[in-house]
Amino acid sequence: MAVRGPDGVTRQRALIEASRLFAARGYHGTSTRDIADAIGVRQPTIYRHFTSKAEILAKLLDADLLPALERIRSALVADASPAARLYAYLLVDVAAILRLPYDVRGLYNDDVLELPELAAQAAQRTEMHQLTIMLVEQGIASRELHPIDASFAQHAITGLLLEVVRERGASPSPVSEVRAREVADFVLRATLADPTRLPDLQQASANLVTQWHTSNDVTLPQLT
Amino acid sequence: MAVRGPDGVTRQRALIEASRLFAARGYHGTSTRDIADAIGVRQPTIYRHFTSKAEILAKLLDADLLPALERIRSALVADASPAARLYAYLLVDVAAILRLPYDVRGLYNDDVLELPELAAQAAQRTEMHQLTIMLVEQGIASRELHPIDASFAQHAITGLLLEVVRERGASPSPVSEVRAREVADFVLRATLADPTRLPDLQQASANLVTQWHTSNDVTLPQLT
DNA sequence: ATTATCTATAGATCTATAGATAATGC
DNA sequence: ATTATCTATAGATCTATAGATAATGC
Repeated sequence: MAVRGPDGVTRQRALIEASRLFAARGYHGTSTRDIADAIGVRQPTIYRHFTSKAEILAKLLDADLLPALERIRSALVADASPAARLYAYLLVDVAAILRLPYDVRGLYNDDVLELPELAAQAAQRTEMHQLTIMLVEQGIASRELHPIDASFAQHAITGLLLEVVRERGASPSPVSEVRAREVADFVLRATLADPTRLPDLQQASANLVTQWHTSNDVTLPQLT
Repeated sequence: MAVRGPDGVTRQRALIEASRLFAARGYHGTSTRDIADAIGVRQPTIYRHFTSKAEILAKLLDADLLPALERIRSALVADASPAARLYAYLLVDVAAILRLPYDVRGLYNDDVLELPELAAQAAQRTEMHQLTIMLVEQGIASRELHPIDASFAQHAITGLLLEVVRERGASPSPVSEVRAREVADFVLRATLADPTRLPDLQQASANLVTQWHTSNDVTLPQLT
């Protein structure tokens, strides 16, 4: 007993297994003992790596939200038309979600984001939503998009992304170009003033996506 | 103390308050004492009305799922084109969700549907999804809809409906024609082979919706 | 007479801390 | 010498049952 893993490994494994347990049984339905059992240590060992159970959840949320915020910020200022930036953003975001090393299905429930210990993460999520609304509003202002309710569009996008998360399940899936494109096509067909422009957007966004991949502006999610 | 309410009232109030607590803190984060406190009785009194905590959740899910299943079944066999039936279904479904007497936000998390006591409800939900896929496939077969992946379309619809639920929040909102139409328009713009047909569908679906309202086939959600 | 409520409580958790022990790093 | 692990445990829950009491229905 008391075999020590290399530095940081127990912590990483705890985060990954916690994310799966939170997805399967919920944050409140998962005990620190469950997490410890899943990685083969005793329950109090968890507290050597995290000050509380809520901190585990906070770290998981940060690992997802902070890169997502960077992606939407990049999309707001990139050099292309608003609709092309929205399209590229959706492609990149879905790809990033499919690649996440842990299971995010349990992280975005209301019950969890209302914990007082997670106020910072709740604020980040609110900011995400506001930036998404801004991107849609840019598209409406440029007349590329229908004059739909931008807040409704944000909800629709959020709902689609959460479903991608749910469908993906526990493990990172081989990044499916297909799924990313389905989401981006679905949203832009529904919102474009002139849906026949879709092929143009696919073209314009391809450049953006490669730009983002080669720059460091848009980072891949990492556990910290 | 020990004031007895009229028949069934404590039970109804328990269901409503439980739904709010489940939404705010999650099923596992809500204790039977929390529910009892919310309705002003002592904790064991809950067990006069329900055999277990899981049964409360089961009743709430049934009250939402059973009418929803009837709605999608009606949509599958109604007398109109598949796209018109899909459009009408979305209108009616969103309206029903907005009218629900309780808070459904906490009911459809994975952690909750995986409880062994809720196997029946999980199966109902699976059936809902399959019937939704069938409706979309009818639309594709009739060439009204793009040949998209029907399973992806089902996920998109599910994601949108869940966002409507989240946005609505705890209390029944005055039924917003607007929101229902936004959802239906969004889905059909994204899926129609020829989006210019949207006004036709709005017309055709209006008849269906009034038919459903006057028949007893499509019941409104009720707590049992 | 029936049944909804109450008080009391058993037994099983669950989070987090205290302090001992064993493994690693210098 | 430091630090990751362990054992042990305090104190606070939480679900559900047993049995007493009070309100309603006939």
